[in-house]
Amino acid sequence: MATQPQWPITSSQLPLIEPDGGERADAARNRARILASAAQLFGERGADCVSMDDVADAAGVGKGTVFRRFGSRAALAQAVLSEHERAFQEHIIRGDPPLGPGAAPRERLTAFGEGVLDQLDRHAMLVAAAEVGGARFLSAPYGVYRLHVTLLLREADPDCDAELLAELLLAALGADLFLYLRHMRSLPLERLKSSWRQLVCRAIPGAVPPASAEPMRPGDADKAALPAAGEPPLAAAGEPP
Amino acid sequence: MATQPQWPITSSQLPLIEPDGGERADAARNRARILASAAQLFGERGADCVSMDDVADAAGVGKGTVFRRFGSRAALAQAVLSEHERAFQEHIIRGDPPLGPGAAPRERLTAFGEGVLDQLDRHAMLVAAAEVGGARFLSAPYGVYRLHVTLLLREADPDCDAELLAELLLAALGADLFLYLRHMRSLPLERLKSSWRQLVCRAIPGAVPPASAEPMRPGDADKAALPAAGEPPLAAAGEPP
DNA sequence: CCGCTGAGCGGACTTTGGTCCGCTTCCTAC
DNA sequence: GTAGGAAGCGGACCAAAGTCCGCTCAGCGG
Repeated sequence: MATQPQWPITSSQLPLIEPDGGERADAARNRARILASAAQLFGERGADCVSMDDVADAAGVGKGTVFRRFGSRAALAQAVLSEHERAFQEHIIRGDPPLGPGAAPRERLTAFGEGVLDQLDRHAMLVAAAEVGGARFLSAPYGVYRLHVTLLLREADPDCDAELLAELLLAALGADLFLYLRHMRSLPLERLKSSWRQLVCRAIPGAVPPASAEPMRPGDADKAALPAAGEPPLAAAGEPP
Repeated sequence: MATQPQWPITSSQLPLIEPDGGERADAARNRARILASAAQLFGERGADCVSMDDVADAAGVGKGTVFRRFGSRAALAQAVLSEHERAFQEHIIRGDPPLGPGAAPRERLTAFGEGVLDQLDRHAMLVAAAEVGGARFLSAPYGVYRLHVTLLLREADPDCDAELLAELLLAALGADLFLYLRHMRSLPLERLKSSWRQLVCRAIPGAVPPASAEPMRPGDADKAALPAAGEPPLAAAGEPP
């Protein structure tokens, strides 16, 4: 809190967690130990009851080592999450239709959001720790999400400002909001998913209405082609022409 | 970071800033001094180059006093902002049409978002300081926004999940996202407003297409009267009968 | 005017994220 | 095998948010 008053992120920009091929043996060993200890501690105590000193002690290294390897608490949390993250991205890019390629943009976007919400339901506190300040927007996962959503939006409506619309929609999937709605307001996950579906239905100007003049109303859109809106996030679906 | 792993907000829930009628004279004086010093320091140095000690020193009181009066850094920031906030809320509730009552829900929502973006453009760093952790969702201003947007959405479409849709839309007006887009990505304010307009146009099912079979929904009765979607944020508009 | 008392004060203290720098250890070149 | 150098280590150190507790004094009752 003594640097330039620009953007509230103090530590090194984008610490990135890339394995870094030419890494000394002891360094690699320490990285692994830290990661393992962090994952365990976060898992058993909850992310915000674990200090960086705890992690360092558990890993049997100095605190300096933790910070040299990961740069910040947020980056460490990201690293711990990266395993799940990788799997999710794999689904998005190469998975089966509703989530992966093959389905219509609207269905893909719906499934994407539900997938993110599922992940949040499991790791929300950790994700929140990874997104503190503005770290979210600089993270690798967010970059992937941004691109994915942008492309879907552009595909659905080439005339819209897809880049920005993507950011605005992604804001609805932030960990802080999720934590608040899910834990403080105690809303069921299904209701959050449902509201995401509603938002997506509005954001993507529904499929062509069969033969009527109805210019699409949110609730009843996606039905024609797809059965429900997104109950089975991993079920395959046909692709509209 | 040593309390229960519930919801990442450590300090007293909702410190609230109510003047508290039965307040001792010296206490009131100190509150005012702290507020004035904080406003000045935040203004001239930028919110995140000002520590609580700085504020305490500038106000000529002990740090303990600052925390007893305001509870947390976030709450102090909220208090400093409350002046602007009050004015804005006044506009929303009793102001002229596009922002205030009288216009159609979609236009009001558009104007509302643009108003928030204008405020962010002036005080984004302070707002970000006021919204750290999950503080945003517990703040009084957010409560007002939530209610306002919920009512507008419900009016426009009684069948939607207005409460949640409101939260999702408000996420797009968060200070962190704004700071990122505006300062790190250097996007012009006007583009952010424009994308908000797009989002709102999608969120609130458009006006009646001129002469088609739209089954007529309560929300869009007044559309015919109002022209575009929301280009003129502060221009007065006629009130539908 | 005086004395009482609890609201209020303030600064020392704790915690924690993050930095720094002198020492250690791994790797390579010979 | 060995020497040199740099990558890496770790813990002392720093800054800042937030807590605590003994002292003070504003305001009231007499």
